[in-house]
Formats: sequence, structure tokens, C-alpha cells
Amino acid sequence: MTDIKIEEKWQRVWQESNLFQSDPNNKKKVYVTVAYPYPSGAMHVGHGRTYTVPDVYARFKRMQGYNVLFPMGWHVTGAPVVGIAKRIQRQDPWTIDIYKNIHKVPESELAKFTDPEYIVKYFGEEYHNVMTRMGYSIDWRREFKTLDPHYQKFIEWQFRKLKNMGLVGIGEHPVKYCPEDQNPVGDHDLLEGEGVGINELTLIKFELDGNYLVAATFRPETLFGATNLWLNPDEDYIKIKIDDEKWIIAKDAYDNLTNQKKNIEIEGDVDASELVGKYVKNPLTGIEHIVLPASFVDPEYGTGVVYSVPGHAPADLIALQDLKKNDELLEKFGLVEKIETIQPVGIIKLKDYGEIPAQDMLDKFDVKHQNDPNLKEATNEIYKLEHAKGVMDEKTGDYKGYKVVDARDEIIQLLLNNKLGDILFEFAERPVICRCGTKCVVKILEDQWFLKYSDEEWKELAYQCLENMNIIPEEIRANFNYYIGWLQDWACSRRIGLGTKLPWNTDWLIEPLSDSTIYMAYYTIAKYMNSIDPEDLNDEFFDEVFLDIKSDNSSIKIGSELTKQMRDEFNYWYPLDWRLSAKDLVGNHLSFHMFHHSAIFPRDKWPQGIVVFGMGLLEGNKMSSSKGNIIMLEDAINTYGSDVIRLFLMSSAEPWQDFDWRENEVRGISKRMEWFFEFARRVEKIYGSQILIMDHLNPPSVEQPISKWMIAQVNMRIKEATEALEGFQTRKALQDAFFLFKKDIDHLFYRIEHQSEDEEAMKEIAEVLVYLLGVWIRLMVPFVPHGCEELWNRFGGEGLVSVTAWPEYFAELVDESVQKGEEIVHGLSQDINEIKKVINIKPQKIHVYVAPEWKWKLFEIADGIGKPDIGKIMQTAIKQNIHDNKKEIAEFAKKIGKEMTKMKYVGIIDEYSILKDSIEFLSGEADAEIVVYDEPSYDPENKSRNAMPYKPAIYIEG
RNA sequence: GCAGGAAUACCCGAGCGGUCAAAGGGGGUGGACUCAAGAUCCUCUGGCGUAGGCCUACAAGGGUUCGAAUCCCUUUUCCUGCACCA
Repeated sequence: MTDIKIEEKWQRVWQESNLFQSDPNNKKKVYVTVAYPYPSGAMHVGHGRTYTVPDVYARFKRMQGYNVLFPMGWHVTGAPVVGIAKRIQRQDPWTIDIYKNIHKVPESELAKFTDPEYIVKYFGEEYHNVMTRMGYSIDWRREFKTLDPHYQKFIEWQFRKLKNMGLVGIGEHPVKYCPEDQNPVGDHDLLEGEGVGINELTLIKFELDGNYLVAATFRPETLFGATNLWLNPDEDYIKIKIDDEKWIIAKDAYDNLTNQKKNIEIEGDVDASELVGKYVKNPLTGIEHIVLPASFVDPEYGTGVVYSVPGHAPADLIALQDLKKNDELLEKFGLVEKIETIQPVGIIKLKDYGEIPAQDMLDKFDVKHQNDPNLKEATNEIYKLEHAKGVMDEKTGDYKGYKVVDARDEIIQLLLNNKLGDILFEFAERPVICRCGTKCVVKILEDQWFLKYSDEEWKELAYQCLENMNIIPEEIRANFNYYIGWLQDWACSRRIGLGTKLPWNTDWLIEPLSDSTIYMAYYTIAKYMNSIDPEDLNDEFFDEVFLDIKSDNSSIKIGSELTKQMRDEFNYWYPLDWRLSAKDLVGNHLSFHMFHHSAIFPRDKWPQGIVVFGMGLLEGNKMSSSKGNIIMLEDAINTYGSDVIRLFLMSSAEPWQDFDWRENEVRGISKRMEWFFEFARRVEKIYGSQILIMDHLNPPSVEQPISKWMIAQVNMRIKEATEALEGFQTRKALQDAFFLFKKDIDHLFYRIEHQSEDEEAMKEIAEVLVYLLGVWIRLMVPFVPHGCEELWNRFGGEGLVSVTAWPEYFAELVDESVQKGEEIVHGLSQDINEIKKVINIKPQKIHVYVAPEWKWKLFEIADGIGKPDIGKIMQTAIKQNIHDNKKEIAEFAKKIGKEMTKMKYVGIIDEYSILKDSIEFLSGEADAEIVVYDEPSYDPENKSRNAMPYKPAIYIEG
């Protein structure tokens, strides 16, 4: 690893020389941002990856000569730390344990964590420190917190703007809610019921003596097939007064209802048994239905009142059948005669099913009784089928021929318009339990403010924004398209948490995903804010800076010179070139990013590109701080040094893929990096005197094939790595710039081992090595900045390598025939070894024959034809009269048919001299004398006929 | 359920019509070096083979093509998101 002292030294040098403070100038700019962190805990290695990627890119672009802006801020708005502070306050052992042992917060600091703002301040500073220790090239002058008053002015401006454009609305909204905490809850607040959705049920009012038995249903269209109501006589029911109506519902259903309806009062208990046997009126058909007892009715679900459609609901049908068999119960409620007349009614036609589809489902799933577990599946199946394919039949009057979905929508409207029904929200699954242990309910929040992402014109702008963006990886584009279409109105106001107040209604806070959509614009002027009174930041000011909207000078309180400077700076950096964020933010943050930019800014300021991150794993398992399955970045730095961590994180997966932190592989990377530094020492030794790297930035001119080969490889690696980095492919870039580069060098050393005493040859090699070293240091700077800075300094590099030019790539040096030549030598050596292994003899002498000229010609002909068309190859060859022996041509042409597709033809190569040149190496490898022939003057077994271009023939003498 | 994506050798992963028995890393094997361990370097890591070859392979099945891990269809399995958590 790079010594931590050395890393710190360079970090100091960078900061002191203001290397990463970027201001507008004449150069071309690149502006890259990554999602600012929500600092509610310490930074772990997953965060390390997230912030290293933009740093690598920023460093790369800086070396290419761009003026690069890479800023950072802290997203401290939101509710989580409020909850954390509360839990710390009440000494919750689980929370205290995590903060003490996982986040390593000292006791004295922990005491202050009862203040949520202190928590984000504490971890904001910790992030800043760790980011500095990681060597990130951030312009810290632009650092801010989202609670800074200046930023809040910016957010207020943004929201007023959106509201004036008619893109903010007000309405009702159902949420998961904890009655104990009196707060909406998110998935992370739950002990149980994560990811459970909220369904919308229709309430149907069945009149009974001036009261209503109110049933909840997903399928109001089945009202036409209703035969009776179900109550559970074992449960408690109550009468409530709601507005002017009296409803009868289960007692357990009250909690949910009371959070969704206004003006509710409990009037008293109702004995369900007394209702059994009475008749209620169907609000849609006017038909009277009897109330019957059923044990399957769950008093907590819906209203605890169910209307029965035995024709289409398997549960109702089986319950009815059970009841008919239950003489005891029938006796008890005096239902014996009344029940006889109740028969299922089919009202929805379904292909391949009979008159009573519910019966078919009972049979299909073999449901035995109303508490049978298979019942749920039967219900789901028929629901899906009828929803998708069902058609209303003649018993449904006006709705005859309607598709189920359409009939349902119309019936809901009809019921609501005539006050015959209502809406109730309910969890799709239960239980949903808050961390405090309380059962959650669905609550309707009123006066909820929305961002109207459903607005068609706004969507259109977002689509256009997307269309002109670079998306990495490109496959994610389809997701964006989908999400932009799918997004509905987004509740953007909250009661709880830290944040900016809604400017027109200060009872509400702006929700955190909504206050972080265009803040990249704010970075461009953030460095000016120290000298500005936030109260002077009015809308006219922001309009002028960000939108070039001029207003009369009197309304802007900032000096016109300064205002202009900020406007120019914004116009210089914007549009944003790259936005980096996590994969799970595609459907919200990143999409909002496009929505808001496209609404507020003119087209030339719309964002240009997005890079999406994958997740982090630890030894194959998901990282999770709550489960303690996590490695803190600071600990990792102390163990390995930040260069190793950067190199590991960038090489183990591409940014958008999941990476896996494996201790074993991190150690492997550490060794590899050591090799890199060791290489520098080796070069120094071979070179023999002080290296002045500035004199070797360009490739030396060389004679030996192996030197030429090495220089070709280096330039190829430069090209590949550069292209990879342009597309944020850090892993591929490192494959080329590091792993394959190292392999090439290994090969070089291996190949020249035998000539280490040859002074003349080694002099040339030394030149090559010093050139290699200079290239390699520069290629590695974005990944391993500290170590490279140190090497650059040691070998007389001018200035800081962090701002030295990226290595140049010389296309003309990537000579395919040079590369092919080395491939031939290597391939020959492998072939010899393979034959040795197969024939199992100790060779005395190995004879090598290169292909005669006519074979090369034939190869060229075949290459020109392009297809393995033997006939055509033959014809052309004979016409050109390349060889006398037609039989040999035929034989060889056949061989070519097979071989030509297997190798890349790069033209004629002087194999003879290449092999001659490599005899020492080859005989060392084969452990035998090697003789190379351009004519087969000695060939007792006629092996020379096997010779092919790029594949010399071999004869091994035992 | 809806939407998007993925399936490659012991593991992670590259490859996206011929140069593929398939890059690179990890792990394993044998060897060099060493008193030894470690580190480092080299070899091998589907099967068979007394001449560089052959056979079987890239989830399964089918198809297009002179030729498919790569293109098309079907099936199976897995992952991610689905709204108020940033």
C-alpha cells in the first residue's frame, strides 16, 4: 500500500496549491456531480465506490486538459435523523449499539445526538474528512448543507417558480401511518410489512332500518350477483355516526376508518348476532339481501362487513355451502328455511368457465371449507381472470357487454355520485407494524401538496430531456422512459423532518427528494455565498443568475457586478455534463432531475448525461449497517491505504454493476499495487542512473522486435484505457491500463531474460522501460493518485502529475505485424511444448520451417475472397499460377478453408528473421537446440509441408 | 401482478456472428528461487491423444447461417424497482 503518511502529504499539497478549485477560464469545461450524501452515519466502502467513480473521471478529464468542476454538499433534509435523535434520547439500546459500535461515535459525541441537526453536522464533517483522505479532487469552496439559509432561498425560489407554472397542486393522499407516533411511516420504519402496498376499496352502503351496513370490496361490479351479507358473530361491531349517516362496522375496523374520514363518532356497540337473519337493501339493484354469519370474515380488514357473491367469489360460495350443512348454526339463528332459497348467481361471462365460475375454482383448487388455505389462491385466480377477460352478462342491465374493468369504473362513479358508496384505503397485506410495535393504519393526509408529474406537457418535456441525454449504461434508458410515463403526482410536502418550508404554507416542509432536483445549479454559485446575506437572495436575483431574466435593478439586493459574475459562472458550467446516482433512484430522483430541469431551464441548460450505480456487496452478501454487515471506509483506509481501496473499487466491477468487497481480493490488489511500485525500482536499477522522466515522455526509436512489440502494446493499452474511461468503464480501463499492462511487462521481462548480459540490447530495453514507466504512472493517476504523485516526484516529473497531460497514444506505433510476430514466436514455443508432451521424448534438436512464398500468396487470395470457398480459392490460385504442384495447392487450400477463419490475416511477415532473432529464447523454452530454415534443406520426415503462414512447421528429433 | 434486466468454466466476471476451450482476477495444481516459510516468477486448471489434433461445452429446447456463447422464437431460473426511505 501507499504509506498513509505519503498519502496525507500529497493531500496537503493538493489542498495547499488549490489544485481542485475550479473557476471559469478559457478552457473547455466538464461539470460532473454525484448525489450528495445524507450523512446519518459513517461512510462505508459502498460510499467509497460511489464517490471514487466521479473522482476518477474528474481526474482523467483534468489530465486531458479540461477545466473540471467536481463539487460536494450534504443533503441533510429528511426525517430519518429525527427518528434517530428520538431513539437516542430514549436510550434505545439497538440504536445506541449501532452508533457506538458500527459508526464508532465516541460516547461524548453520542450524548449530543439527541439533536438531529447535530447528527448530520457530525457525520457531514466525518464525510468531509474521509473524502479528503480518499484523495477526492473536490472543490470544497462550494460545500454546503441543504439547511443553509442561502440554499433554502434557492429552494423557495424553485418552488415558487414551479407553483407559478401550475406544476404544484394540492389534494388528499393516503399514507402508511403509525397512530402511536402520529406520523407517516416509510418501509425503513417498519418491523413488519415492508413493501406492502395500499389498495383502494369501494365501500357499499346496504341500508338497514335507516342505518347502513357498510361492506368493503375490490369488485363493486359484482353487486348484481350479491345474495347476502356476511358478518362474523364472534367479533364486536359498533355503530358510528359519520356526517349525517350511521354506519355499522366491525370495531377493529374503526382505527383504519377514523384516519380516513372526518366527523366520525362512535355511537355504541352492536351485537352482530342480532343482525343475522335481517334483510338489507342493495343500493344498486334495490334487492333485499339477508345477513348471514361467517367465520372467515376478518374484522380488521376493510370494514368487517362483507357482501356475498357466491357466483364469483369462491370464499362466499364455500361459506354458503358450509352454512347450509351447519344445522346447529342454522337452528341458532333461525335460518333453516330462509337459507334454502339462496343460490349463487352468475353475472360475468368467462370463456372456458361455467355459469358459476366460483364453483369451478373451488373444484380446481380443491377447497374443502372456508378456512382452507387454498381459498386464497382460488380467489386470486378468479379475480385475475375476470379482471382480464370477464364480460358483464344480461343480468347486469345497462352494463351488459361491458368489460369488467370498465363496468367497475362506472359503477364506482355511480355509487360515489349518489352517495351510495365511498372509498376506503387498506393495506394489501398485513400486518404492518411500526418499529415502536404499533399496528399501522392507512391515513389520508389532507392539504397535501403535489408536484404534478402527471401533467402531460411536463412529461413531454421530460421525455425530450431524456432523449438528448447520454445514459450509462444505455439499457437503463428503457427504465427512464417507463418511469417518466408511470410517475403520477408526487406528494412533495411533509410534516416531520428537517428541511425548507413551503414558501406559501409554512406548516409544511419540502420533502427531500423534491429539494434535490436542480441543486447542481446552486454549486456553480455556492462559493460566493459566504459574503452574502441570505435575506438578500430574492427571486429576481435567482431569475437573473439562472435564467438571464433581467429585472429593474432596484429589486435585486446583490451588487450588479457580483450578480453578473455569478451569472457568468453559472453559464460557464451549465449544462451539467454528468450526473451520477444509484440504480434505485432511477424511478424518482433521477427522473425528477429531468422533470425539474426541463420545467425551469431553457433547453441549452438541460442535463447531458447520467451514470447509474450498482449496489455493494460484502463477501457476497448485501451490505447493511443495521445488520452490522459492513466495513467502514475509514477502517479500510487505515488497513490498506486509500490508493488500494480506490484501485480495488474501480477494478472489481463497472460502476453500474454490483461490486463485491472481498477481503481476499482486496489483498490481491494490494500486492498488485506493490508490484507497480516495485516495477519503478526495477526500472531504476536497469537504467542505472537517475531517471529524468520528462526526457522520456515520447516513445524511443528502437530496433529489437521485442522492443517494438512492447511499444505497440503500450500504445494499444493507452488507446483502450482512454476509450474506456470516456465511457466511465473504470473496470475495463484498469484491465488495460493495469492488469494487461502488467502482463505485457511480465512477458517482456520473461522474453529478455536470456539477454540480460547483452549491454547493447539492454540499453535499448532500458529506454523502453523508462518510457513505459512514464506512461504507466500517468495512466494510473486517476486511480492511484497518491502513489503516482510520489513516483512522479521521485523520477523528476515536473509539477504535480495530477495536472500533467494524459499519455498520448500513437496509432502508427500499434503495428499489427509487430504484434503478430511476437504471437508467432510465442505460439511456436507453445506448439513445441505441446508436441513434446504428446510424444513424450526428450528432444535433442528441433527443426523449424517457415511457409514458402506460394502459401502466403494462397493465403492472400483466400483472405481477398473472404469466405472459406475452397473452389474459388483454387480457381484464383491456378489462374495466377502461384505454384506448379496443383495437388499441393488443393491440399493446402482445403486446410486454409478451415484455418483462415481462425486467425487474423495481417499481411506478409518476415517469419524467418523474426524466428532467427528469437532462437535463444525459443531454445531456452524448449530446452533443446533450435534450427530455423527458410528452405527445407534438412527434413527427413517431410514435416515442412505442414508449414503455414503464421504457423511454422516443426520437426523434433529425439 | 406490472416493468426492466440477467443466466458463461470451482467462484467473480469479459466476450455480443468467424482470430473462442472462451480475457482478467480469485481459488487450486505442478515447477523455479529459498536451509525453510513467505513473497516473487513460470506452467497447467473440460475430456482424450506417441506431432501441433480430435471430441464435448457458454441455463434448456428449437430455428436462421458455410459458420452461433454471440442473432431469432419458446421454456425454466434468478435479480432489481413498483412511490413517500434518502
